[in-house]
Amino acid sequence: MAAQRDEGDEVVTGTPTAPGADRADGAPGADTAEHVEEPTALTRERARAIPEAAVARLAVYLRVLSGLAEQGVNTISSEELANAAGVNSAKLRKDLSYIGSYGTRGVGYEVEVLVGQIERILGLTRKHSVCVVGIGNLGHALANYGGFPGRGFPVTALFDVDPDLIGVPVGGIPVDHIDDISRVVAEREVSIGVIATPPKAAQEVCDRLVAAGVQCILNFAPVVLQVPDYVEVRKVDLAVEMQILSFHVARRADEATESGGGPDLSDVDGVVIRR
Amino acid sequence: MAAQRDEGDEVVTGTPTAPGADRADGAPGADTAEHVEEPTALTRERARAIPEAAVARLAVYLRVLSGLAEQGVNTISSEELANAAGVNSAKLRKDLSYIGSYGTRGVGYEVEVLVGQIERILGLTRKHSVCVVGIGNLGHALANYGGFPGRGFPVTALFDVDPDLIGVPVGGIPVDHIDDISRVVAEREVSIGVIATPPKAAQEVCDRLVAAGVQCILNFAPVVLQVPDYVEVRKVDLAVEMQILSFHVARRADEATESGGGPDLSDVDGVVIRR
DNA sequence: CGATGTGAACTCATTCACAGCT
DNA sequence: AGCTGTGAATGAGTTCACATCG
Repeated sequence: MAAQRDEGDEVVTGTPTAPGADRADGAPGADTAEHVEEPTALTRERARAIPEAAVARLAVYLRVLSGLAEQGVNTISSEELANAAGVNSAKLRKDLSYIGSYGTRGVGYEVEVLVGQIERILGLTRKHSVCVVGIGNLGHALANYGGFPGRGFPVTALFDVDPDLIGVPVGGIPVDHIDDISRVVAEREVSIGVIATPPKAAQEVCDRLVAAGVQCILNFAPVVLQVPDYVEVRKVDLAVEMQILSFHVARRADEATESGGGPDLSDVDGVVIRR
Repeated sequence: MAAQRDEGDEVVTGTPTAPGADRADGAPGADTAEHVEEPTALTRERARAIPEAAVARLAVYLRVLSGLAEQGVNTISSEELANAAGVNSAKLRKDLSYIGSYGTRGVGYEVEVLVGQIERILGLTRKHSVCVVGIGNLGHALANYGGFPGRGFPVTALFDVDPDLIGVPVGGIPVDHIDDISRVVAEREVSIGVIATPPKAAQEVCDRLVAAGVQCILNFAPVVLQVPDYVEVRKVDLAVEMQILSFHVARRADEATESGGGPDLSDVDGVVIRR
Protein backbone atom coordinates (compact mmCIF):
# COMPACT_ATOMS: atom_id res chain seq x y z
CA MET A 1 0.00 0.00 0.00
CA ALA A 2 1.37 3.27 -0.98
CA ALA A 3 1.84 6.13 1.34
CA GLN A 4 -1.48 7.69 1.84
CA ARG A 5 -0.39 10.63 3.76
CA ASP A 6 -1.21 13.98 2.43
CA GLU A 7 1.58 16.09 1.19
CA GLY A 8 2.22 17.33 4.63
CA ASP A 9 3.99 20.55 5.30
CA GLU A 10 2.13 23.53 4.17
CA VAL A 11 3.20 26.98 4.85
CA VAL A 12 2.91 26.54 8.53
CA THR A 13 4.18 29.94 9.32
CA GLY A 14 1.53 31.46 11.44
CA THR A 15 3.70 34.40 12.07
CA PRO A 16 2.19 37.54 10.66
CA THR A 17 5.66 38.70 9.85
CA ALA A 18 5.43 36.86 6.59
CA PRO A 19 6.36 39.16 3.77
CA GLY A 20 4.24 39.92 0.79
CA ALA A 21 4.55 37.83 -2.25
CA ASP A 22 7.77 37.80 -4.15
CA ARG A 23 7.69 34.53 -5.88
CA ALA A 24 10.25 35.62 -8.39
CA ASP A 25 12.35 32.64 -7.68
CA GLY A 26 13.88 30.48 -10.35
CA ALA A 27 17.32 31.81 -9.74
CA PRO A 28 19.51 30.09 -12.29
CA GLY A 29 22.40 30.07 -9.89
CA ALA A 30 25.35 27.83 -10.42
CA ASP A 31 23.58 25.23 -8.41
CA THR A 32 25.30 21.92 -8.47
CA ALA A 33 24.05 18.45 -8.01
CA GLU A 34 22.84 17.53 -4.58
CA HIS A 35 19.21 18.29 -4.83
CA VAL A 36 17.06 17.66 -7.77
CA GLU A 37 13.66 18.65 -6.59
CA GLU A 38 11.99 21.60 -8.21
CA PRO A 39 11.90 24.35 -5.63
CA THR A 40 8.76 26.11 -6.64
CA ALA A 41 5.99 24.74 -4.52
CA LEU A 42 3.53 22.36 -6.08
CA THR A 43 4.92 19.21 -4.74
CA ARG A 44 4.45 16.33 -7.02
CA GLU A 45 1.31 14.52 -6.18
CA ARG A 46 1.40 12.45 -3.03
CA ALA A 47 4.94 13.59 -2.62
CA ARG A 48 7.35 11.23 -1.10
CA ALA A 49 8.46 14.22 0.89
CA ILE A 50 10.76 12.57 3.34
CA PRO A 51 13.44 14.94 4.55
CA GLU A 52 16.86 13.86 3.41
CA ALA A 53 18.08 13.78 6.97
CA ALA A 54 15.32 11.40 7.88
CA VAL A 55 16.18 9.08 5.03
CA ALA A 56 19.69 8.69 6.36
CA ARG A 57 18.36 7.80 9.77
CA LEU A 58 15.83 5.37 8.41
CA ALA A 59 18.73 3.40 7.05
CA VAL A 60 20.20 3.30 10.52
CA TYR A 61 16.94 2.23 12.10
CA LEU A 62 16.70 -0.50 9.53
CA ARG A 63 20.02 -1.90 10.54
CA VAL A 64 19.18 -1.84 14.20
CA LEU A 65 15.83 -3.44 13.52
CA SER A 66 17.37 -6.17 11.42
CA GLY A 67 19.64 -6.98 14.30
CA LEU A 68 16.73 -7.12 16.67
CA ALA A 69 14.78 -9.33 14.33
CA GLU A 70 17.64 -11.78 14.25
CA GLN A 71 17.66 -11.83 18.01
CA GLY A 72 14.04 -12.75 17.92
CA VAL A 73 12.69 -9.46 19.20
CA ASN A 74 9.14 -8.95 18.00
CA THR A 75 8.11 -5.64 19.39
CA ILE A 76 9.91 -2.49 20.38
CA SER A 77 9.00 0.93 21.66
CA SER A 78 10.12 4.17 20.14
CA GLU A 79 12.10 4.83 23.26
CA GLU A 80 14.10 1.65 23.03
CA LEU A 81 14.64 1.81 19.32
CA ALA A 82 15.66 5.43 19.52
CA ASN A 83 18.17 4.54 22.14
CA ALA A 84 19.69 1.78 20.11
CA ALA A 85 19.91 4.05 17.12
CA GLY A 86 21.45 6.92 19.00
CA VAL A 87 18.67 9.45 18.54
CA ASN A 88 15.89 10.65 20.80
CA SER A 89 12.46 9.14 20.65
CA ALA A 90 10.68 12.21 19.38
CA LYS A 91 12.90 12.32 16.35
CA LEU A 92 12.49 8.65 15.77
CA ARG A 93 8.74 8.81 15.91
CA LYS A 94 8.68 11.76 13.59
CA ASP A 95 10.93 9.96 11.16
CA LEU A 96 8.74 6.89 11.20
CA SER A 97 5.67 9.00 10.76
CA TYR A 98 6.99 10.05 7.37
CA ILE A 99 6.57 6.55 6.08
CA GLY A 100 3.19 5.86 7.62
CA SER A 101 1.61 4.74 10.84
CA TYR A 102 2.76 1.29 11.64
CA GLY A 103 2.93 1.43 15.41
CA THR A 104 0.39 0.43 17.99
CA ARG A 105 -0.37 2.99 20.64
CA GLY A 106 0.33 1.81 24.08
CA VAL A 107 2.52 -0.94 22.71
CA GLY A 108 5.15 -0.03 20.20
CA TYR A 109 6.22 -1.23 16.80
CA GLU A 110 6.39 -4.67 15.34
CA VAL A 111 9.94 -5.17 14.26
CA GLU A 112 9.08 -7.19 11.17
CA VAL A 113 6.60 -4.65 9.95
CA LEU A 114 8.98 -1.78 10.36
CA VAL A 115 11.75 -3.63 8.59
CA GLY A 116 9.46 -4.28 5.69
CA GLN A 117 8.20 -0.75 5.46
CA ILE A 118 11.58 0.88 5.69
CA GLU A 119 12.93 -1.48 3.06
CA ARG A 120 10.08 -0.57 0.83
CA ILE A 121 10.62 3.16 1.24
CA LEU A 122 14.33 2.89 0.70
CA GLY A 123 13.77 0.88 -2.42
CA LEU A 124 15.54 -2.14 -1.07
CA THR A 125 13.01 -4.59 -2.37
CA ARG A 126 14.81 -4.31 -5.61
CA LYS A 127 18.45 -5.15 -6.16
CA HIS A 128 20.78 -2.37 -7.16
CA SER A 129 23.69 -3.46 -9.22
CA VAL A 130 26.88 -1.64 -8.31
CA CYS A 131 30.11 -1.04 -10.15
CA VAL A 132 33.38 0.09 -8.65
CA VAL A 133 35.81 2.17 -10.65
CA GLY A 134 39.41 2.28 -9.57
CA ILE A 135 40.72 -0.97 -8.16
CA GLY A 136 43.46 0.31 -5.92
CA ASN A 137 43.62 -0.26 -2.21
CA LEU A 138 40.23 1.08 -1.54
CA GLY A 139 38.65 -0.39 -4.65
CA HIS A 140 39.94 -3.77 -3.58
CA ALA A 141 38.46 -3.37 -0.17
CA LEU A 142 35.14 -2.36 -1.61
CA ALA A 143 35.06 -5.15 -4.13
CA ASN A 144 35.81 -7.65 -1.44
CA TYR A 145 32.96 -6.54 0.67
CA GLY A 146 31.16 -8.70 -1.82
CA GLY A 147 27.47 -8.09 -1.90
CA PHE A 148 28.38 -4.74 -0.44
CA PRO A 149 27.12 -3.58 2.88
CA GLY A 150 24.17 -5.69 3.60
CA ARG A 151 22.63 -7.59 0.81
CA GLY A 152 20.80 -5.84 -1.93
CA PHE A 153 23.82 -4.21 -3.49
CA PRO A 154 25.65 -6.77 -5.56
CA VAL A 155 28.87 -5.55 -7.08
CA THR A 156 28.68 -6.70 -10.65
CA ALA A 157 31.43 -4.80 -12.36
CA LEU A 158 34.88 -3.44 -11.68
CA PHE A 159 36.86 -1.03 -13.80
CA ASP A 160 40.37 0.25 -13.97
CA VAL A 161 42.90 1.39 -16.52
CA ASP A 162 45.88 -0.62 -15.36
CA PRO A 163 46.54 -3.33 -17.97
CA ASP A 164 47.89 -5.59 -15.26
CA LEU A 165 44.54 -5.60 -13.56
CA ILE A 166 42.24 -6.12 -16.50
CA GLY A 167 40.80 -9.58 -16.42
CA VAL A 168 42.06 -10.30 -12.94
CA PRO A 169 39.20 -11.27 -10.70
CA VAL A 170 38.84 -9.30 -7.51
CA GLY A 171 36.30 -10.49 -5.03
CA GLY A 172 35.13 -12.86 -7.70
CA ILE A 173 34.58 -10.30 -10.41
CA PRO A 174 37.03 -9.77 -13.25
CA VAL A 175 38.19 -6.23 -13.76
CA ASP A 176 37.14 -4.61 -17.02
CA HIS A 177 38.84 -1.76 -18.78
CA ILE A 178 37.27 1.58 -18.21
CA ASP A 179 36.85 1.98 -21.95
CA ASP A 180 34.24 -0.73 -21.85
CA ILE A 181 32.27 0.99 -19.17
CA SER A 182 29.34 1.93 -21.34
CA ARG A 183 28.79 -1.56 -22.66
CA VAL A 184 29.32 -3.33 -19.36
CA VAL A 185 27.17 -0.94 -17.39
CA ALA A 186 24.35 -1.43 -19.84
CA GLU A 187 24.70 -5.19 -19.95
CA ARG A 188 24.75 -5.61 -16.22
CA GLU A 189 22.22 -2.93 -15.56
CA VAL A 190 24.41 -1.08 -13.12
CA SER A 191 22.47 1.59 -11.29
CA ILE A 192 25.06 2.80 -8.84
CA GLY A 193 28.64 3.74 -9.58
CA VAL A 194 31.35 3.95 -6.96
CA ILE A 195 34.38 6.06 -7.69
CA ALA A 196 37.53 4.95 -5.91
CA THR A 197 40.10 6.42 -8.25
CA PRO A 198 42.84 8.92 -7.59
CA PRO A 199 41.48 12.45 -7.53
CA LYS A 200 42.79 13.39 -10.93
CA ALA A 201 40.82 10.71 -12.67
CA ALA A 202 37.62 11.17 -10.74
CA GLN A 203 35.89 13.80 -12.83
CA GLU A 204 36.51 11.97 -16.04
CA VAL A 205 35.37 8.70 -14.60
CA CYS A 206 32.32 10.46 -13.32
CA ASP A 207 31.56 11.83 -16.76
CA ARG A 208 31.89 8.39 -18.24
CA LEU A 209 29.61 6.89 -15.65
CA VAL A 210 27.03 9.51 -16.39
CA ALA A 211 27.40 9.01 -20.10
CA ALA A 212 26.88 5.34 -19.51
CA GLY A 213 23.60 6.11 -17.85
CA VAL A 214 24.47 5.82 -14.19
CA GLN A 215 22.46 8.29 -12.16
CA CYS A 216 23.67 7.59 -8.67
CA ILE A 217 27.28 7.94 -7.68
CA LEU A 218 29.16 7.34 -4.50
CA ASN A 219 32.41 9.25 -4.63
CA PHE A 220 35.44 8.41 -2.52
CA ALA A 221 37.80 10.64 -4.42
CA PRO A 222 38.64 13.93 -2.78
CA VAL A 223 37.23 16.13 -5.49
CA VAL A 224 34.04 18.04 -5.97
CA LEU A 225 32.34 16.39 -8.91
CA GLN A 226 30.38 18.38 -11.41
CA VAL A 227 27.35 16.51 -12.65
CA PRO A 228 24.06 17.23 -14.33
CA ASP A 229 21.12 17.97 -12.07
CA TYR A 230 19.51 14.63 -12.46
CA VAL A 231 22.49 12.74 -11.12
CA GLU A 232 22.65 12.08 -7.41
CA VAL A 233 26.07 12.19 -5.85
CA ARG A 234 27.02 11.21 -2.34
CA LYS A 235 30.54 11.60 -1.19
CA VAL A 236 32.66 9.94 1.42
CA ASP A 237 35.53 12.21 2.12
CA LEU A 238 38.19 10.93 4.44
CA ALA A 239 40.15 14.13 4.46
CA VAL A 240 37.12 16.16 5.37
CA GLU A 241 36.16 13.79 8.15
CA MET A 242 39.64 13.90 9.58
CA GLN A 243 39.70 17.65 9.41
CA ILE A 244 36.40 17.97 11.17
CA LEU A 245 37.80 15.83 13.94
CA SER A 246 40.89 17.97 13.93
CA PHE A 247 38.74 21.02 14.36
CA HIS A 248 37.22 19.49 17.45
CA VAL A 249 40.56 18.49 18.86
CA ALA A 250 41.69 22.05 18.38
CA ARG A 251 38.62 23.54 19.96
CA ARG A 252 38.95 21.23 22.90
CA ALA A 253 42.52 22.33 23.34
CA ASP A 254 41.47 25.97 23.22
CA GLU A 255 38.88 25.44 25.86
CA ALA A 256 41.27 23.65 28.11
CA THR A 257 43.81 26.40 27.75
CA GLU A 258 41.50 29.17 28.62
CA SER A 259 39.27 27.52 31.15
CA GLY A 260 39.96 28.73 34.62
CA GLY A 261 41.99 31.51 33.22
CA GLY A 262 39.80 34.48 33.91
CA PRO A 263 37.66 36.20 31.32
CA ASP A 264 40.56 37.25 29.22
CA LEU A 265 39.42 38.14 25.76
CA SER A 266 42.73 37.72 24.14
CA ASP A 267 42.24 35.90 20.95
CA VAL A 268 43.61 32.48 21.31
CA ASP A 269 44.57 31.89 17.79
CA GLY A 270 44.65 35.18 16.12
CA VAL A 271 41.03 35.93 15.54
CA VAL A 272 41.08 39.61 16.00
CA ILE A 273 38.06 40.84 17.73
CA ARG A 274 37.20 44.00 15.95
CA ARG A 275 34.75 46.46 17.18
CA MET B 1 25.19 7.46 28.30
CA ALA B 2 25.01 9.76 25.45
CA ALA B 3 24.93 8.18 22.11
CA GLN B 4 27.11 9.61 19.49
CA ARG B 5 26.20 12.96 18.23
CA ASP B 6 25.53 13.25 14.63
CA GLU B 7 25.41 16.66 13.38
CA GLY B 8 24.75 20.08 14.59
CA ASP B 9 25.57 21.15 18.01
CA GLU B 10 27.14 24.19 19.35
CA VAL B 11 25.53 27.41 20.08
CA VAL B 12 26.02 30.10 17.58
CA THR B 13 25.58 33.59 18.83
CA GLY B 14 27.78 36.46 18.04
CA THR B 15 29.99 36.53 15.04
CA PRO B 16 33.59 37.29 15.79
CA THR B 17 33.38 40.45 13.81
CA ALA B 18 30.17 41.66 15.31
CA PRO B 19 30.00 45.40 15.29
CA GLY B 20 29.28 47.64 18.17
CA ALA B 21 27.71 46.17 21.21
CA ASP B 22 26.52 42.81 20.31
CA ARG B 23 26.60 40.37 23.12
CA ALA B 24 23.72 42.22 24.66
CA ASP B 25 21.94 40.30 27.28
CA GLY B 26 20.59 36.89 26.68
CA ALA B 27 18.44 35.41 24.04
CA PRO B 28 16.90 37.62 21.44
CA GLY B 29 13.20 37.95 21.00
CA ALA B 30 10.62 37.18 23.58
CA ASP B 31 11.63 34.20 25.53
CA THR B 32 8.87 32.04 26.80
CA ALA B 33 8.52 31.54 30.48
CA GLU B 34 11.47 30.44 32.47
CA HIS B 35 13.32 28.45 29.96
CA VAL B 36 16.78 28.49 31.36
CA GLU B 37 19.15 27.75 28.56
CA GLU B 38 20.55 24.31 28.68
CA PRO B 39 23.97 24.71 27.18
CA THR B 40 25.67 21.70 25.80
CA ALA B 41 27.43 20.36 28.79
CA LEU B 42 30.25 22.60 29.76
CA THR B 43 30.85 24.15 26.42
CA ARG B 44 29.70 27.69 25.78
CA GLU B 45 31.98 30.44 26.85
CA ARG B 46 33.25 32.51 24.03
CA ALA B 47 32.46 29.74 21.63
CA ARG B 48 34.11 29.92 18.32
CA ALA B 49 30.64 29.17 17.12
CA ILE B 50 31.21 27.93 13.66
CA PRO B 51 28.26 25.83 12.55
CA GLU B 52 29.23 22.23 12.09
CA ALA B 53 27.98 22.31 8.54
CA ALA B 54 30.27 25.20 7.80
CA VAL B 55 33.26 23.38 9.22
CA ALA B 56 32.74 20.53 6.81
CA ARG B 57 32.62 22.93 3.92
CA LEU B 58 35.67 24.83 5.06
CA ALA B 59 37.58 21.60 4.67
CA VAL B 60 36.36 21.40 1.11
CA TYR B 61 37.27 24.98 0.37
CA LEU B 62 40.68 24.30 1.76
CA ARG B 63 41.25 21.51 -0.65
CA VAL B 64 40.09 23.53 -3.60
CA LEU B 65 42.24 26.43 -2.52
CA SER B 66 45.29 24.24 -2.11
CA GLY B 67 44.80 23.07 -5.65
CA LEU B 68 44.54 26.61 -6.86
CA ALA B 69 47.64 27.63 -4.96
CA GLU B 70 49.58 24.88 -6.66
CA GLN B 71 48.40 26.14 -9.99
CA GLY B 72 49.75 29.51 -9.11
CA VAL B 73 46.43 31.25 -8.67
CA ASN B 74 46.80 34.19 -6.33
CA THR B 75 43.39 35.69 -6.07
CA ILE B 76 39.88 34.36 -6.41
CA SER B 77 36.37 35.71 -6.05
CA SER B 78 33.69 34.16 -3.93
CA GLU B 79 31.81 33.36 -7.07
CA GLU B 80 34.61 31.37 -8.60
CA LEU B 81 35.61 29.61 -5.45
CA ALA B 82 32.01 28.74 -4.68
CA ASN B 83 31.69 27.27 -8.09
CA ALA B 84 34.74 25.11 -7.73
CA ALA B 85 33.55 23.93 -4.36
CA GLY B 86 30.06 23.15 -5.51
CA VAL B 87 28.18 25.64 -3.34
CA ASN B 88 26.68 29.03 -4.02
CA SER B 89 28.58 32.18 -3.37
CA ALA B 90 26.35 33.47 -0.59
CA LYS B 91 26.97 30.37 1.42
CA LEU B 92 30.64 30.50 0.76
CA ARG B 93 30.92 34.09 1.89
CA LYS B 94 28.93 33.38 4.99
CA ASP B 95 31.13 30.42 5.78
CA LEU B 96 34.25 32.46 5.35
CA SER B 97 32.81 35.22 7.46
CA TYR B 98 32.78 32.82 10.39
CA ILE B 99 36.52 32.74 10.41
CA GLY B 100 37.08 36.42 9.88
CA SER B 101 37.29 39.01 7.13
CA TYR B 102 40.10 38.16 4.85
CA GLY B 103 38.73 39.31 1.55
CA THR B 104 39.14 42.56 -0.30
CA ARG B 105 35.98 44.22 -1.51
CA GLY B 106 35.86 44.66 -5.20
CA VAL B 107 38.60 42.11 -5.62
CA GLY B 108 38.22 38.80 -3.88
CA TYR B 109 40.34 36.63 -1.65
CA GLU B 110 44.01 35.92 -1.61
CA VAL B 111 44.39 32.21 -1.95
CA GLU B 112 47.38 31.94 0.33
CA VAL B 113 45.74 33.89 3.07
CA LEU B 114 42.60 31.82 2.98
CA VAL B 115 44.55 28.58 3.04
CA GLY B 116 46.40 29.75 6.08
CA GLN B 117 43.34 30.89 7.93
CA ILE B 118 41.31 27.80 7.23
CA GLU B 119 44.18 25.60 8.30
CA ARG B 120 44.42 27.54 11.48
CA ILE B 121 40.75 27.24 12.26
CA LEU B 122 40.68 23.55 11.48
CA GLY B 123 43.63 22.99 13.72
CA LEU B 124 45.81 21.73 10.91
CA THR B 125 48.84 23.63 12.03
CA ARG B 126 49.38 20.82 14.43
CA LYS B 127 49.86 17.17 13.51
CA HIS B 128 47.27 14.68 14.62
CA SER B 129 48.54 11.22 15.16
CA VAL B 130 46.12 8.57 13.98
CA CYS B 131 45.71 4.91 14.81
CA VAL B 132 43.72 2.37 12.84
CA VAL B 133 42.06 -0.56 14.56
CA GLY B 134 41.13 -3.57 12.49
CA ILE B 135 43.55 -4.38 9.74
CA GLY B 136 41.27 -6.15 7.33
CA ASN B 137 40.61 -5.05 3.81
CA LEU B 138 39.60 -1.59 4.75
CA GLY B 139 42.18 -1.21 7.48
CA HIS B 140 44.84 -2.14 4.98
CA ALA B 141 43.60 0.41 2.56
CA LEU B 142 43.55 3.07 5.23
CA ALA B 143 46.99 2.20 6.52
CA ASN B 144 48.37 2.36 3.04
CA TYR B 145 47.05 5.80 2.46
CA GLY B 146 50.15 6.56 4.43
CA GLY B 147 50.11 10.03 5.86
CA PHE B 148 46.34 9.76 5.48
CA PRO B 149 44.35 12.09 3.34
CA GLY B 150 46.50 15.04 2.90
CA ARG B 151 49.41 15.55 5.19
CA GLY B 152 48.87 16.36 8.79
CA PHE B 153 47.40 13.04 9.80
CA PRO B 154 50.23 10.56 10.16
CA VAL B 155 49.13 7.04 10.92
CA THR B 156 51.36 5.97 13.75
CA ALA B 157 49.76 2.83 15.07
CA LEU B 158 47.79 -0.15 13.83
CA PHE B 159 45.92 -2.68 15.93
CA ASP B 160 44.29 -6.03 15.40
CA VAL B 161 43.68 -9.25 17.26
CA ASP B 162 44.79 -11.69 14.60
CA PRO B 163 48.07 -13.28 15.78
CA ASP B 164 49.16 -13.66 12.18
CA LEU B 165 49.08 -9.93 11.74
CA ILE B 166 50.80 -8.78 14.88
CA GLY B 167 54.23 -7.48 14.08
CA VAL B 168 53.65 -7.47 10.37
CA PRO B 169 54.23 -4.03 8.94
CA VAL B 170 51.42 -2.57 6.90
CA GLY B 171 52.11 0.62 5.11
CA GLY B 172 55.34 0.75 7.02
CA ILE B 173 53.86 0.42 10.48
CA PRO B 174 53.94 -2.84 12.39
CA VAL B 175 50.62 -4.05 13.69
CA ASP B 176 50.25 -4.13 17.47
CA HIS B 177 47.91 -6.26 19.46
CA ILE B 178 44.80 -4.52 20.60
CA ASP B 179 45.66 -5.39 24.16
CA ASP B 180 48.53 -2.96 23.97
CA ILE B 181 46.35 -0.16 22.82
CA SER B 182 46.56 1.87 25.98
CA ARG B 183 50.30 1.87 26.12
CA VAL B 184 50.86 2.45 22.43
CA VAL B 185 48.29 5.20 22.16
CA ALA B 186 49.90 7.01 25.04
CA GLU B 187 53.42 6.56 23.75
CA ARG B 188 52.64 7.78 20.27
CA GLU B 189 50.24 10.46 21.41
CA VAL B 190 47.46 9.26 19.20
CA SER B 191 44.63 11.76 19.10
CA ILE B 192 42.36 10.19 16.53
CA GLY B 193 41.23 6.59 16.40
CA VAL B 194 39.85 4.94 13.29
CA ILE B 195 37.67 1.89 13.71
CA ALA B 196 37.72 -0.49 10.78
CA THR B 197 36.74 -3.68 12.52
CA PRO B 198 33.80 -5.97 11.93
CA PRO B 199 30.65 -4.60 13.52
CA LYS B 200 30.67 -6.98 16.43
CA ALA B 201 34.00 -5.78 17.69
CA ALA B 202 33.38 -2.10 17.16
CA GLN B 203 31.81 -1.13 20.45
CA GLU B 204 34.47 -2.86 22.48
CA VAL B 205 37.24 -1.36 20.43
CA CYS B 206 35.58 1.98 20.87
CA ASP B 207 35.49 1.54 24.62
CA ARG B 208 39.14 0.66 24.63
CA LEU B 209 40.05 3.65 22.56
CA VAL B 210 38.17 5.89 24.91
CA ALA B 211 39.77 4.25 27.91
CA ALA B 212 43.10 4.85 26.29
CA GLY B 213 42.31 8.53 26.11
CA VAL B 214 41.30 8.95 22.50
CA GLN B 215 38.61 11.59 22.19
CA CYS B 216 38.01 11.65 18.48
CA ILE B 217 36.87 8.61 16.58
CA LEU B 218 36.17 7.92 12.97
CA ASN B 219 33.99 4.86 12.72
CA PHE B 220 33.69 2.73 9.62
CA ALA B 221 31.87 -0.11 11.31
CA PRO B 222 28.14 -0.28 10.70
CA VAL B 223 27.13 0.16 14.33
CA VAL B 224 25.92 3.03 16.41
CA LEU B 225 28.62 3.58 18.97
CA GLN B 226 27.82 4.61 22.51
CA VAL B 227 30.36 7.00 23.90
CA PRO B 228 30.68 9.54 26.69
CA ASP B 229 29.69 13.09 25.88
CA TYR B 230 33.16 14.41 25.57
CA VAL B 231 34.10 12.02 22.79
CA GLU B 232 33.53 13.11 19.23
CA VAL B 233 32.47 10.43 16.81
CA ARG B 234 32.15 10.74 13.07
CA LYS B 235 30.93 7.84 11.07
CA VAL B 236 31.37 6.70 7.54
CA ASP B 237 28.63 4.29 6.78
CA LEU B 238 28.75 2.58 3.44
CA ALA B 239 25.47 0.80 3.89
CA VAL B 240 23.69 3.99 4.74
CA GLU B 241 25.18 5.81 1.78
CA MET B 242 24.15 3.05 -0.55
CA GLN B 243 20.67 3.00 0.85
CA ILE B 244 20.27 6.71 0.46
CA LEU B 245 21.20 6.32 -3.17
CA SER B 246 18.78 3.45 -3.41
CA PHE B 247 16.06 5.67 -2.08
CA HIS B 248 16.74 8.15 -4.83
CA VAL B 249 16.80 5.49 -7.49
CA ALA B 250 13.43 4.34 -6.23
CA ARG B 251 11.98 7.81 -6.17
CA ARG B 252 13.20 8.41 -9.67
CA ALA B 253 11.58 5.22 -10.81
CA ASP B 254 8.31 6.25 -9.19
CA GLU B 255 8.34 9.56 -10.92
CA ALA B 256 9.10 8.03 -14.26
CA THR B 257 6.30 5.56 -13.88
CA GLU B 258 3.74 8.16 -13.24
CA SER B 259 4.79 10.74 -15.75
CA GLY B 260 5.38 8.83 -18.95
CA GLY B 261 4.14 5.31 -19.24
CA GLY B 262 1.58 5.92 -16.62
CA PRO B 263 -1.66 4.29 -17.59
CA ASP B 264 -4.51 6.68 -17.94
CA LEU B 265 -4.84 8.75 -14.87
CA SER B 266 -7.95 10.76 -14.51
CA ASP B 267 -6.20 12.20 -11.59
CA VAL B 268 -7.06 15.50 -10.14
CA ASP B 269 -3.66 16.87 -9.44
CA GLY B 270 -2.31 18.33 -12.57
CA VAL B 271 0.83 16.41 -13.19
CA VAL B 272 3.35 19.10 -13.12
CA ILE B 273 6.12 17.98 -15.29
CA ARG B 274 8.74 20.54 -15.64
CA ARG B 275 10.88 20.33 -18.75
C1' DC C 1 32.19 49.94 -10.28
C1' DG C 2 32.44 45.39 -8.18
C1' DA C 3 32.82 42.05 -4.73
C1' DT C 4 32.79 41.42 0.21
C1' DG C 5 30.44 41.00 4.59
C1' DT C 6 26.20 40.60 6.96
C1' DG C 7 21.45 41.59 9.06
C1' DA C 8 17.12 39.83 8.04
C1' DA C 9 14.01 36.65 5.75
C1' DC C 10 13.15 32.21 4.81
C1' DT C 11 13.40 27.19 4.73
C1' DC C 12 14.55 22.91 6.71
C1' DA C 13 15.13 20.06 10.95
C1' DT C 14 14.52 19.02 15.78
C1' DT C 15 12.10 19.12 19.98
C1' DC C 16 8.07 19.81 22.82
C1' DA C 17 3.95 18.42 24.56
C1' DC C 18 -0.30 16.43 24.36
C1' DA C 19 -4.51 14.53 22.08
C1' DG C 20 -5.96 10.12 20.87
C1' DC C 21 -5.91 5.15 20.49
C1' DT C 22 -5.22 0.46 22.48
C1' DA D 1 -1.86 3.40 31.97
C1' DG D 2 1.19 3.63 28.18
C1' DC D 3 2.94 4.84 23.86
C1' DT D 4 2.19 6.50 19.27
C1' DG D 5 1.42 10.21 16.03
C1' DT D 6 1.58 14.94 15.13
C1' DG D 7 0.54 20.06 15.34
C1' DA D 8 3.05 23.86 17.09
C1' DA D 9 7.30 25.97 18.90
C1' DT D 10 11.98 26.36 18.65
C1' DG D 11 16.29 26.29 16.61
C1' DA D 12 19.73 25.54 12.83
C1' DG D 13 21.16 26.43 8.32
C1' DT D 14 20.58 28.81 3.86
C1' DT D 15 19.52 32.47 0.84
C1' DC D 16 18.46 37.28 -0.12
C1' DA D 17 19.69 41.70 -0.90
C1' DC D 18 22.17 45.63 0.02
C1' DA D 19 25.13 48.82 2.63
C1' DT D 20 29.92 49.25 2.49
C1' DC D 21 34.36 49.96 1.13
C1' DG D 22 38.63 49.05 -1.61
